[in-house]
Amino acid sequence: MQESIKITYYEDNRDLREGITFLLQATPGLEMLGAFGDCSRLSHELQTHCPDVVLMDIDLPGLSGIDAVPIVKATLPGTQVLMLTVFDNDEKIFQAIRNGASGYLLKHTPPSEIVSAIFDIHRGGSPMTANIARRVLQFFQSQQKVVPQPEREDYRLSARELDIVKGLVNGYSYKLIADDLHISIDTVRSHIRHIYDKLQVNSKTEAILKAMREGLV
Amino acid sequence: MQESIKITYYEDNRDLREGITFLLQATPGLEMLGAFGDCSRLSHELQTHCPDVVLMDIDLPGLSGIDAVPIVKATLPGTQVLMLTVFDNDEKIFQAIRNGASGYLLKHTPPSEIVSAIFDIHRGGSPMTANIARRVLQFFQSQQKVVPQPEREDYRLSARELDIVKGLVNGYSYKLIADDLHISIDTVRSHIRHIYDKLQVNSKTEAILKAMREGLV
DNA sequence: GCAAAAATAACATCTTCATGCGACCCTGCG
DNA sequence: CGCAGGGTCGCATGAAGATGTTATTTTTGC
Repeated sequence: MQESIKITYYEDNRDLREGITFLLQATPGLEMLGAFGDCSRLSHELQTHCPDVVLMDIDLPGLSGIDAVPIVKATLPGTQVLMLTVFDNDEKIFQAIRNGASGYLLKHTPPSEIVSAIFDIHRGGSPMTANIARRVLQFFQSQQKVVPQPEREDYRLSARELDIVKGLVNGYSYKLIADDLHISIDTVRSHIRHIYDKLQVNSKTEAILKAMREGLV
Repeated sequence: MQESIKITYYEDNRDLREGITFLLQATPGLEMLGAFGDCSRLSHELQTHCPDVVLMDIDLPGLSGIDAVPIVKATLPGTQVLMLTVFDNDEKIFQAIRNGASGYLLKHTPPSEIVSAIFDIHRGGSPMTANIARRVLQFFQSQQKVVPQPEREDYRLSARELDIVKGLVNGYSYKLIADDLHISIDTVRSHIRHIYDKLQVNSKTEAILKAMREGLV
């Protein structure tokens, strides 16, 4: 059989802390190594206990739970952090995730689900309250939409013209582009004309901006 | 009491389709409106049935389930799409989510969980297989890291200099910037000099590229 | 294989940009 | 008060870019 999942827990509310601790201690397969009211000795506790999973509240005195996450991940990269908090605003959620949390539960989650979430996170899952999961996906969607949205046209630039555009976007002068591609500066000029025609612009700057915005490079 | 959740289902494997259909039909609170082997009549079926939840396989003949998602969301924006598929590669997952799917289950998910996922997604949750959830979060983390990473320096550009930079990034010529800001072209030149000094560049192009990359605008 | 498109190149001319130098006004600060 | 820094402006010169015209050689599509 496999070892118990080792857990430490950070929560400033004493009643809640003791309640959850009691619950987890009573659960086979879980091993509660310590529960603390703040993160003042976080590093030390991490090194002493080497927990598999850290339960983390957000609103802690001193170092907040969100700021504690990167410390956990830096000290013990394999340790999973499960946020357990009352905050369900986007900012807190996303910041915790950015910082490396692998799960996010609200405190009203029933005890049985907290227990299964710990097993889940240890198995490689990412337990989240229903609402949280939805908001993460929505953020995901909104992030991604901006990129493929501008139905980018096909300006039918030739391969060589694209080389030139790349040079422009690198900030090169005509001379540098010419040297780079081993062609004469007049050839560069010639390509540039065609590019301007195709992109419907009439200056280097506009061409660069358009190329960048349309993702031609 | 509230109404049953109306469901349509797209899955090309007949046995699986009929199995799931049977399961869902037998579940109180769920109402199976139709199960189809492909999306050839998707729009019509959406308008006819107005489902609350659409279960969608990915590997369908003709239109793929991933491409079907945006159609569902465009036709019935309030309808939730739950992917139910064997594919667990990042590309497919992220594309489905980008397209608007609100949940993603692998086919090996036990039937009871599929049922609870449907209730979950209808309540505003986002049911995901453990692994999928983790990968979404990881993608989230990796995405976010790139943005605040380039510790952008403070180039101490004055307000006026920033106006000029904005003009440059808009693709304006000196003359246009001058007109825009109601100053002389020589003043623009003068500002440009200072900007070049501060940004450590020596051409319009470099200044624009640097300003864009460093997020000065 | 021929016509169209792409790639190469030259030369001229005008515009825009880069840069050096100097100047004046105003505001905040020691 | 005087001085630094920001904002304004002018002039001059050389470099870089934009544009018109023309032309040769390859590549490519039908």
